Amino acid sequence: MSLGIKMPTMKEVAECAGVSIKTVSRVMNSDPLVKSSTRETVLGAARQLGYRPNAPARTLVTGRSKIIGLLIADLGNYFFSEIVRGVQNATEAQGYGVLMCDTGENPDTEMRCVDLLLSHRVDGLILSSSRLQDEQITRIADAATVALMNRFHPDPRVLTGAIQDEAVHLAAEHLVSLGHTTIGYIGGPIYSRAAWAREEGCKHVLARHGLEGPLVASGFPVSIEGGYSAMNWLLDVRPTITGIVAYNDMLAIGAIRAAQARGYRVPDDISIAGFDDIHFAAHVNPPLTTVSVPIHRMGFDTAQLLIDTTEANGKAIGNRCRIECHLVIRGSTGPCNR
Amino acid sequence: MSLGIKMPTMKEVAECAGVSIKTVSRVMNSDPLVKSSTRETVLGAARQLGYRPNAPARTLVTGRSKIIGLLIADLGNYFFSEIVRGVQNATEAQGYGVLMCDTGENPDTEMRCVDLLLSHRVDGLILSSSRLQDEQITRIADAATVALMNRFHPDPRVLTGAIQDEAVHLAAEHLVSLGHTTIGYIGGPIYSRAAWAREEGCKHVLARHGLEGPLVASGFPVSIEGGYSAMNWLLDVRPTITGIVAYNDMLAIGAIRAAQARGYRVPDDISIAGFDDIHFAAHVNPPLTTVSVPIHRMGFDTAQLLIDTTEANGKAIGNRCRIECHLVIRGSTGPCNR
DNA sequence: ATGAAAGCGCTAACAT
DNA sequence: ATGTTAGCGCTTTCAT
Repeated sequence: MSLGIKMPTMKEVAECAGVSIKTVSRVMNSDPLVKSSTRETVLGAARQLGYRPNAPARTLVTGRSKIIGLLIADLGNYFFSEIVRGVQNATEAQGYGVLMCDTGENPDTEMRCVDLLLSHRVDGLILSSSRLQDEQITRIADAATVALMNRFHPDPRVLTGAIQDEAVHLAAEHLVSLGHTTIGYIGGPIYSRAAWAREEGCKHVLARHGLEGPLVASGFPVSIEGGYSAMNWLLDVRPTITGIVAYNDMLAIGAIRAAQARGYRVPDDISIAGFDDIHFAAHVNPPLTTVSVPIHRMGFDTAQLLIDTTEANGKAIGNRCRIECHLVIRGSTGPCNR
Repeated sequence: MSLGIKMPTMKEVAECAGVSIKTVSRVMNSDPLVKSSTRETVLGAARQLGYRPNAPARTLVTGRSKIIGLLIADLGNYFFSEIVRGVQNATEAQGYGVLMCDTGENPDTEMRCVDLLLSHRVDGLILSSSRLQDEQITRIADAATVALMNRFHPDPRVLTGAIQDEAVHLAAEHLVSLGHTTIGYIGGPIYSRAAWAREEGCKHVLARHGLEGPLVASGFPVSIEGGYSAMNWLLDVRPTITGIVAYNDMLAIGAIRAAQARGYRVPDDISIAGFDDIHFAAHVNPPLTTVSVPIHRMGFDTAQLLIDTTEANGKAIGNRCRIECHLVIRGSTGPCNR
């Protein structure tokens, strides 16, 4: 039944090197208490046989897999792939592996993936843009150390990775300071907390300045095409609109194109601001004003915090990490001329 | 020492359900030979205790981990993140997990990652854009089933996932048919086989039409910025150039911007074609003519082939999969006017 | 239809 | 500085 290619074991290495199995184990774990001559012999035997430590066996006895589980909403989105890269870079440096799932924003898939990862006994679990409910997450936290990206959770065991939604106020303040008073907001994925948080953030800014809350276009796909449709909807409903804040850059880029297609000049007639500062933001026409988010760093820091926490084994080392976002003003926003 | 949160075991489930450990095992593996009443009891106990099968323990005895290892060159690149998504979708459907590493195009990192994945006893290994030598790959194939994306390997055990480099001829033929005779090529990552294969493909087309081989700009970073610099270099060296084929869309987009910055009109003065058809290709100005590659499908099919192969356990089921690319003509290429 | 015993490859605790 | 023993949680014979 065993079809996995047969690999040499510690026992075979031990026999080949003429030592006990435990000595091999010591060498493999860089225990300093082995004579360097025996170490050499063992290492030689291991190399000769093509030996590789059996991680699952080790996991079984130590209870630690050195694997981090990562749940991501949509890898096709640059925002998430950058997070993955950040997580990767942090884990790899510590000898950890990343077991990853793309949930496609679907809570059922997400739950199935959590089960899969937990079965593999991941040491920690990073949930980014999770669609699960607080209570479900609490239950997951019973089984593994959990870090949430972009979302807060009341359970103190749950680590809070970077949250950046609040930074949307930078974009909204910017438009207000340029004199815009009729402002629209293009929303993100429906039922997503991040989307909700950003929309609220935008509303608060307008309210603080005594302006009417933004006209909100929501329910559109989070893509360039979705932004295109959303912008058309906004212009149909409120033709006097002059400022747009979008949930992310993709939507903003689509919005720019829709405005241009209807003969509006950006930013002369309409100002549009995005969120994320993805790579292409600087290369569309006009270059996009947006909120720059250190995405890679978000992934890196969160993974680091998670690993530190699992390794600290109870010792408190803080349970959240902060990141700084800033506004990048490019060519898609300008003073209000109407 | 065990800091991994304690999880219930089969033994505990067995005790709770008042059956033997083996019966629990049978239920967990959907063995039809258990009375449905006992099955219900066991399932109930499992749910109540929050039991989850211990995959590492199972791996230890079966020799199969139900994990696929995936090595990727650069997740920040949309091409690769799409491949990952394809692999994900295929594996998830079969109950497999994906253990992933980003190698950053670095052979040393790549080798370290291979060791990590092999330690975890992945059932199969997908190497995309590997920088390793044929012989190193042969040695890896001794330890696990290997599938290569975008590269051929003489060892029949090594699976050949989709190869699309040859499709670059579509872009080159297109420019030639538009009357371009002085053609430049912007190369991909140095020492990469994919880059070499595409450059050769481009050369062959020109040679077949009796044209001089392309002027090649290589060694530039594979990014928009790199394409920008490469294009400036090409225009400095050969101002009469009218057609450009780029290794990928990012480079092509950078090239367009460099040409425009120097006052050339695209496509009136210079035609530029890319490769990949990434999401943004249709949304730059002018929209990019490029070779469309079914990236997601490449990942999906390769993973499928790999899983089928490991599960077939020796039975021959073919060792490569094919994909079709096609040219998408947009606004960045036009007839030669010089 | 269900159970008992052995063992997968490794590390932990205790020798020596 | 090195070896012995037990056992991690599961599946695999082989019984019953």
